[in-house]
Amino acid sequence: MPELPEVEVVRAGLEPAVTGALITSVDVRDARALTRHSGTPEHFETELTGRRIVAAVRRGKFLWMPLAADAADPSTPDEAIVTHLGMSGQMLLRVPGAPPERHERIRLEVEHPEHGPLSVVFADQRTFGSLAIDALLATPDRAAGGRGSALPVVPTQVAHIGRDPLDPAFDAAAFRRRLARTSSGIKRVLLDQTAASGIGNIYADESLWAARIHPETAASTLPTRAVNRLLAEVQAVLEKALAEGGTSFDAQYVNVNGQAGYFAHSLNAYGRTGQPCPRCGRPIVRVSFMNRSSHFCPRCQRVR
DNA sequence: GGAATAACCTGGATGC
DNA sequence: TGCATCCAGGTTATTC
Repeated sequence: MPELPEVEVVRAGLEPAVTGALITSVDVRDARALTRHSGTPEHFETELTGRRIVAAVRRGKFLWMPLAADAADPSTPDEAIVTHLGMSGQMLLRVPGAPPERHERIRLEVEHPEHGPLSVVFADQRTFGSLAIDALLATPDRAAGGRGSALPVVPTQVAHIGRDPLDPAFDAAAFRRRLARTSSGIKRVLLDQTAASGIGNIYADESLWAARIHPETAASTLPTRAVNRLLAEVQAVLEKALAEGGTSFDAQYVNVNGQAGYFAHSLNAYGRTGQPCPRCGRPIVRVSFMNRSSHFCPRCQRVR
């Protein structure tokens, strides 16, 4: 499932292909891919045609492509195409005229000043992902909105999302304060994108395993040392997954060229129910949690 | 206002 | 072989 590393791989793949590109046409093939867009599919198509993309930016699991207010001046974006991949969304780069992808929802035809014409395809099996045109707002801390652009702006739909742990402007002290005042289990807080973004079920399980913390430990009971260890493990897990191209279990996550990542081979807890813990040998257990699953080692990760 | 839960959705896996 | 059911999970609206 696309979490921070997977979305970052997609962003990095899109960046050289779309930065500076002019959108020449838009084809919305399935309106369900516009659930975050306030207008009609026709509005989406006509509003984007003729606009110039100035960057590919990411915060957490959100990806956006800022659009120049004036096609001749890329320094002043006022809106962006906001993308969330949901559970199965893909952003693919194809040559113009390429046959439709399975589950293709939206196709943008762009003209890049150096690379020429290109198709940017949004495909999504489970239709939890979506695209939208959204206004850009100034960031409250005046830091860059996300990775991929130095501009201190963020789409309105992303403004409520906290910075991710790999963001240079991530406020670790604020994250510690957030944990200190909530009685919820630590995994629930990790999945709350307003506390810290980019962490989903896979990397929450992996980070908690690495930090030896039980997922249901009340966040407020964690000592500062444990929170610092957890943050360090979150960052390490995300960095390692990013270096390995993300986690792919099936065809649900691929990069812009349709290739899978390798981090699934490095998982220690997630999806390893019944297999020995790599640290102590005790079988990894799976429990139901928030309509999904938690995987942990009952010996290494004990409830405090 | 904080916390917990349900709903949305599709296709592969599993069981009968 | 075919059908029914379960399961995966990110976000958000709703409920408590």
